[in-house]
Amino acid sequence: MAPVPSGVLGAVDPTSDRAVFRQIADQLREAIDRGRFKEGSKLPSEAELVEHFGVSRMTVRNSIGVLQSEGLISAEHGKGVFVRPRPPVRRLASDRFARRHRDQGKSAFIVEADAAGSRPEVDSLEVKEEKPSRDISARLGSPRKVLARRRRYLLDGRPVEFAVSYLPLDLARGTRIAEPNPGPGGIYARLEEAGHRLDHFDEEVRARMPSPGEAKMLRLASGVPVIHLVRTAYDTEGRAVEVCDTVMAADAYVLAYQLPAT
Amino acid sequence: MAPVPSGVLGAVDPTSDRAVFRQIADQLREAIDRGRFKEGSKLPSEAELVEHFGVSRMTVRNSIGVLQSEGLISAEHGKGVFVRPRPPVRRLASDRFARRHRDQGKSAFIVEADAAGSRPEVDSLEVKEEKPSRDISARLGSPRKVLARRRRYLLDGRPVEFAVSYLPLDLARGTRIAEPNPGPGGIYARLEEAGHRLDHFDEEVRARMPSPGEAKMLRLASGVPVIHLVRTAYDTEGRAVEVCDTVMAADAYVLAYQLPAT
DNA sequence: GAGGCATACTCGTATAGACGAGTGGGCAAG
DNA sequence: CTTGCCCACTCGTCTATACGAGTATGCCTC
Repeated sequence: MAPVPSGVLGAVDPTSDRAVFRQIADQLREAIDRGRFKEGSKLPSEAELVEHFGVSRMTVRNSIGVLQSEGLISAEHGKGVFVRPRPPVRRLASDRFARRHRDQGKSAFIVEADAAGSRPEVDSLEVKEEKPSRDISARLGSPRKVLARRRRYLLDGRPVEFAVSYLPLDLARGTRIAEPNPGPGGIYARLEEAGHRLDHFDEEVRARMPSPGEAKMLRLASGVPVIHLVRTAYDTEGRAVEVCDTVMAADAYVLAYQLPAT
Repeated sequence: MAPVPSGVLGAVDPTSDRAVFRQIADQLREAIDRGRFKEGSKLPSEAELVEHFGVSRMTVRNSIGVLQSEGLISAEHGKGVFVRPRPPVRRLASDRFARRHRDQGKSAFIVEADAAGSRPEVDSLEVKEEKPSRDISARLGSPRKVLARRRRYLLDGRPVEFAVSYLPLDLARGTRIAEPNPGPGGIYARLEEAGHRLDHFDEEVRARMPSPGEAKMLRLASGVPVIHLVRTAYDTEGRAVEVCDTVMAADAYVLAYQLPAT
């Protein structure tokens, strides 16, 4: 068994006020912050840490759990514990739905990812009519049924976002919006073609820990929150024509907005 | 020892593929979701769950740890484990910095909280000159020194937000901006009085788990992420006149933005 | 050389036991 | 009645042990 690299980790004080597993977590955290353990590199194994600190394995695992829930490290069964690499971040600009970006043949996600040098994918495509939840219904002006478009976005094979668009059925039925591929410019282009000129979008941003289902769908390591974004699109007559409910891996995104000072 | 309320929790299958502690976590999660355990109410104690499921205490604690890191429950030493109440949420509208909101004598935070029926407080006031970090420096156009204004916001005694404003020293020195209380309308009003008419703000929004320091400062339960918001204020000449770096308890906020469709 | 297997190392799950420390209620002494 | 103590109950920390399961490596066989 390889020893812990000397000088990187010190000793613990069992008589200290601070719990031993917290002291170990502190030392590992500091070593990571200082770059003693680099991004993506392997930490000493549990057995090595047990040896080094002279504590039981559960104590070591406890300290590892602390850092996992902080999102600093992630354990991989059979391989080891690694410093979590910071994934490339996708920046969402506040003008991303501007009309001038809708001319292209490809969706905004694809265009943007290509430009950033990432390999984009979209899967889990499902388009179906359903009864809206109370919340969605209220946002859309209480339609009896809605068209729901579900899809998952991936970058370089990693799922980063899961989104569901809801549209009142009378706007969507019989148009390309009700088909898996809505065509160039996406559903917003189709809505405008149908005479629903878009006026503005309202976005609500929340952050929270993922449900187990969300964690699975986005393959999230523990300690990674999600950004929950609900966007409502309004046409020039003030009618809500679409609600998009999106859950994003928080470590893959930064949202950018511009606010007026007037 | 009180038994677990009958019918709420079933049994576990030790031969199942799914780990026992996950099965227990699943059952507790479902019971909470279904409202069998209400917000703020006490879950069965560890000892009771040990008895009910016929497993060891560490297994029960493990399952409790799962739900804690999901933000669903929080344990209180000596009292029990409780369903985490969802605190009242503060909504930040995208027009919150509009000029018309700066007429009042009180700060936006105070006015808003009063209107919502909460008791607002501001503490940790610190105003001092310092050398900017590389990031802040870049955003402000590389000033040698900046004025930093630190403060923490509380609602009904609960800390919800910690913010630091940075301003180039030449804009702030010798004005009320350099004093703890910048006067009615806040520092933006003072900047405009000094001839720096504000044009717009850029906001960057991220979500992540808190550092230990942040968790302490905001008294965050485990499983509560933070929203990290960096706002840059620009005057009509395009100069960055302030950067505000804010860390918010994610369970206390929802951010609202309006995006143009043009 | 290629394939497959054994093995060592990794983390995951679970048990049993012990003591510490925070909380709150009840009881006894004043 | 009030005060203060004790105790029961709660979660927190830690040890020691065992076995399971995923991964990688190297050797052995073909």
